[in-house]
Amino acid sequence: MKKKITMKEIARELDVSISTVSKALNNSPEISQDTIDKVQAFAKFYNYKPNNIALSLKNKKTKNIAVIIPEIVHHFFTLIISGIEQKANELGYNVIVCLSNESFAKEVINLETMASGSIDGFLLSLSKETMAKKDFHHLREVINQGMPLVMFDRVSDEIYCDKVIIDDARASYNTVKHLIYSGCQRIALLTTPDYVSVGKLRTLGYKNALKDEGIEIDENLIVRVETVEELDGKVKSLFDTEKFDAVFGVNELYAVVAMREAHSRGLIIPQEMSFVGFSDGILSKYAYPSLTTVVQHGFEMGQKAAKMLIDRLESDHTDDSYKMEVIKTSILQRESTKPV
Amino acid sequence: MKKKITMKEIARELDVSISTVSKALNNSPEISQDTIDKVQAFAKFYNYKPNNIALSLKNKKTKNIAVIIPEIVHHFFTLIISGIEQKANELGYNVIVCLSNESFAKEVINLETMASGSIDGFLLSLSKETMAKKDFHHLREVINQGMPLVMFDRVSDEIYCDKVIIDDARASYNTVKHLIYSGCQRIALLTTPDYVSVGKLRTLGYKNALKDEGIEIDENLIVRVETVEELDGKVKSLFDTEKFDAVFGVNELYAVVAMREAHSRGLIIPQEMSFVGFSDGILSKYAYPSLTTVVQHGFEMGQKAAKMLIDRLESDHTDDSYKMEVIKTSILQRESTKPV
DNA sequence: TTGTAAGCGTTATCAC
DNA sequence: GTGATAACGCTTACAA
Repeated sequence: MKKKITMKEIARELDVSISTVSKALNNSPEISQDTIDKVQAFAKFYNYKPNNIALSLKNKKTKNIAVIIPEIVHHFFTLIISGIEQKANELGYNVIVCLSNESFAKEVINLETMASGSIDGFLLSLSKETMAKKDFHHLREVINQGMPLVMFDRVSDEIYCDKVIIDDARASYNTVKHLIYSGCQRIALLTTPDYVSVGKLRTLGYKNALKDEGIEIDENLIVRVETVEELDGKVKSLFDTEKFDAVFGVNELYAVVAMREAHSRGLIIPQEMSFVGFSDGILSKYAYPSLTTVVQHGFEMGQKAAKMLIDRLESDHTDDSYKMEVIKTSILQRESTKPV
Repeated sequence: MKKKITMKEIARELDVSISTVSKALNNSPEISQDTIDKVQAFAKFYNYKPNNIALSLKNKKTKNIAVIIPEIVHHFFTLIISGIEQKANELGYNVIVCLSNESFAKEVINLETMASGSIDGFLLSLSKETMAKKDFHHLREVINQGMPLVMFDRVSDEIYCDKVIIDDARASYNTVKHLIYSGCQRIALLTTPDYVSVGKLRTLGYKNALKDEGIEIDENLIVRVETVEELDGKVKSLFDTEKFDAVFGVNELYAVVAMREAHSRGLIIPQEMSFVGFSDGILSKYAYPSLTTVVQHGFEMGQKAAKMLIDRLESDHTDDSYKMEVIKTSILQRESTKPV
């Protein structure tokens, strides 16, 4: 078992000083070619690798960034992480993933432990609990310490920082119009409580589209689902009590569950009822019939967010204006809706 | 913007030495209660947090562990990560997630960059390419450096280290028997090429079950799928050319895609054809009809693996015997198979 | 061309 | 009870 070797050892073995070794390894012009060769050969032979921790301490930068997300068992977040990872690696950074599990407390802990030197900056999507509480002191704190923060997807206006979002209201608006143009008139909405920023915006887009098309908004058709546990029940009671010809879910799960319910009630899709979901994931793709969805381009979102953070990390002048990037969405027409 | 404060600053402000501050913060009995109170109050007020990097350098341990997985956009891996994260956090460790994207080269790079001080140990599931190449020098190298490695799910006999696996052969064996007892006779298998260890074992279990039940193995019913791209085509041609009454997929995607094909050919499920998949994810749960699957308990696998690694990190005596933990699977009977 | 020394933030040893 | 000093592994003025 050959332990990791340090500059100190190289110096001792080669009978030169540590700084000579350091310079030689960095090809400093100060050092003679002879010494450089000797040192580098030795280093290579013993598979010398500089110690990242020591470098971090010296340089006051770790080349690590932290991503704090509410949940990882979620296709959209998983795509975002892939995007972040890809871009960060490309730019020489490692990614530390932290899960808040939708908990405010865990989000705070994650932020605090990471902020103590482990990373250079944060990428964060708010937990539900944090959004409900509207308590953002932990975010302000890291920002005040001079640590860059980029928020994505689930963001807050109350925090002044770089952001990457989906244009949820518009995406939703377009989707509902799409349904209307395909011949639907009574469109049910399966959404989240309003404290979830994206749910709120998608609800807004839904309402605006109806308004603009002169369709009256029927609050009975708007179902707010808090947790997956209550999803089935709420969907069933919607089918029991209301009449409608389309369902728009603010995520793919909601739409797919509604579609199953329709299926089991013998409805023909999309002729008798259409379905659209948000966030194109495997569920949508492999549902039967396959689900028309709003594609959110999570991978791109991750890339953009990572790029934004790293740009800020590597620009020296502290720019105090913040950027907000909006990722375009698109509708992927599949089998669950009628062609327009 | 109040920058992070260090012990040095506290010492200067309070007019004591740095070592006094250090001891006071650690409640050393050497220090007078007075000083302790003073220092701690000051530290609290300025929100002092010890710098992790400095601690890592000093203690030669980072309290970070790296997980290297082939893909994150995959429910099973995502569950494993959640389990790892939960357990690691509980035991005071952070998790750095690295994606190999099924590439040998990226796996090597991940290992190398992480091994240079950033982490205390590895959790790894092999990339497909690595399994195909059977080149494990990078793993041997980190092990030789004295860095603990725990492999999970996609493991190799050639590497001597702790492992956590599913008993794939047995799980598969049981599943096929389950199908047979439910009345199926000709069971098609959708599997991976043999270099994917889990695919190979599941194929083995399938064959053994048939043998033990006196059913002849028909190689035409065994379809090996390398990538998702070729999945659809291979499934279609299976349906075109063979007769069978059940499909067993070595993952949920394979099973669901086959089920869709059956659906679109008007087959009645499960009366005319049964379906079972491996790895219970959202696809299985929300498929129509819902898919009977082998539950792999990824979360537990993650927890076990993390626990194993951290146990090794924190035990002083270098135990040179390695543990292999097998996670039990179970069959979750849903709508896609007939009751036994 | 090479070496010395200080410093990054912390802890541990040893003196005072 | 308190403080100097060395050490972790590395870089970088500054000296020699």
